[in-house]
Amino acid sequence: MIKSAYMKKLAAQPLYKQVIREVMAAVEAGEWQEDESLPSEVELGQRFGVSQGTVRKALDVLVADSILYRRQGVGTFVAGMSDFLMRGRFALLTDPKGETAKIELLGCVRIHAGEQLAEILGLRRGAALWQVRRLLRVSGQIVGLEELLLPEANFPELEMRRIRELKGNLRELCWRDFGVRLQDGETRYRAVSAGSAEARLLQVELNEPLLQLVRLAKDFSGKPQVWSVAWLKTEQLAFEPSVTG
Amino acid sequence: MIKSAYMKKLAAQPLYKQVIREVMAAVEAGEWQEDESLPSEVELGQRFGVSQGTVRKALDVLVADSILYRRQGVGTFVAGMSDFLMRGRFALLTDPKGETAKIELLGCVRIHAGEQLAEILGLRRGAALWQVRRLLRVSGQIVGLEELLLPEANFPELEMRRIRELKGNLRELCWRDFGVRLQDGETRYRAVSAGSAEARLLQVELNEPLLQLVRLAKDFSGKPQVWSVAWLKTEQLAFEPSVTG
DNA sequence: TACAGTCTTATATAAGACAAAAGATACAAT
DNA sequence: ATTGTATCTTTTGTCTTATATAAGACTGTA
Repeated sequence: MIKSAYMKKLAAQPLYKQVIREVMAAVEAGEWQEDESLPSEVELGQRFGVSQGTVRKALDVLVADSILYRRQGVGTFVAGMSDFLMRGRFALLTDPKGETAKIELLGCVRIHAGEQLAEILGLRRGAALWQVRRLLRVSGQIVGLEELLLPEANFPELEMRRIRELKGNLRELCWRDFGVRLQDGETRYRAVSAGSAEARLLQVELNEPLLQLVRLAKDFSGKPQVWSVAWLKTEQLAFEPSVTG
Repeated sequence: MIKSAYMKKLAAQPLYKQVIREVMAAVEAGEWQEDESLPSEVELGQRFGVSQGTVRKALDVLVADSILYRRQGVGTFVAGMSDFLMRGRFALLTDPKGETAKIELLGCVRIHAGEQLAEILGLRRGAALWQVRRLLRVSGQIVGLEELLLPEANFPELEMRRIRELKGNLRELCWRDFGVRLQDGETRYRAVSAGSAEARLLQVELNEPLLQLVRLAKDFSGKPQVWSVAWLKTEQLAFEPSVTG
């Protein structure tokens, strides 16, 4: 990290942003496990050559992104469950006891991009893509279905084996194995009817309404890298709202 | 220094949280108009008797809530359009040209809380509620339907007239006319089938999938104040994702 | 054992010094 | 008159230091 005024000038980025990147890289490299505490803010400050307050400002961002969480007087911890779908303000995929979703691989095949998909991912028509399909379970119950599309050019050695080893954190895999560091994109929420394939895989009735999440994840240069779509069973509420009259 | 539970109880909130409340109150009181700049952080610091950094920390929160926005070297401004549905990360209700939704009042009637609704709002069973129903339009097209439920006890003079005058900012009305200052609650996203009432009002087919947003807004003491449910037509995407095979 | 103090270590808050960005102003060159 | 440029002022942005608060571990005592 930055140790001198000269280096600082070269860096051309605020210190706390550099700290964000360093900490993020360390998290993605698995330096600390889920729910394991990071070094204290003071220690991290020493490590990066900045003050506690600067480390704190960096961690603020990662906490807001729910990549980390904090407990006053105790420490700062790596938040569990940081896959695409789970990340962020999304509370649907945890059951009442707070259990996190388990991911089950359904398949990984090589396909060719149609016109629209090619445009979305910034590729030429017919470019090779990996299509990964996974099932999400909470407490054993199927809650959702996820489909990922990744350009083969950027993920050359993607194989079932690597995906199978993946515990759920696609970001980490992308970074460690392919050198692709992903940002989150905006997620669009939609309501759709279950088609025959969705109904079969999710074990619901045909045309049952499903919550659909559509997301395009880009790398830090802004280039699209992963197109992901998820279908989620609608959660039950204690009180089912409806319009009367 | 004597430390006792009594002293602790007396101990004030952190300064920056007090500043948040002061600034929020001023915004809601209309001290500055939309897109009008607030006094500088230094001036606000003098006004509240705190440092610029403390004011800044307070404004950080309001900026994160998109109640304010900032431009370096220029100033801090009041953000427009802060109704429940529009607030936050929710991009569904703006059309491609960025037009904001218009709200059309459908009705406002007095009902009695059922058991579950009473529990949600922290009231006794049968307590009087105002039920407000509104239609959301973008570029004239119907895009959604919203139902609000407010305890009559907290909104004693609620009338059609006042609601009709409302341009869309329920928070401001609650504060100005009823002295109720609202926080946003968590929004739950669900997919539901259109019932007969929803289908008629939204002019869609029966059982068409709709995106449902369910939210409980509380005041700053944590007491539930507004239960809101919205049904939104699903937006069309250029590329309609589906699972094949 | 139960309980109350105290120590240690962590995050949380606050203030102040300084940097960077964006306009505004002044003024010279054309 | 207009254009360009340097500089001044105001505003937000960054960073450090000092101190407060919270949580758990430890310790002595009834």
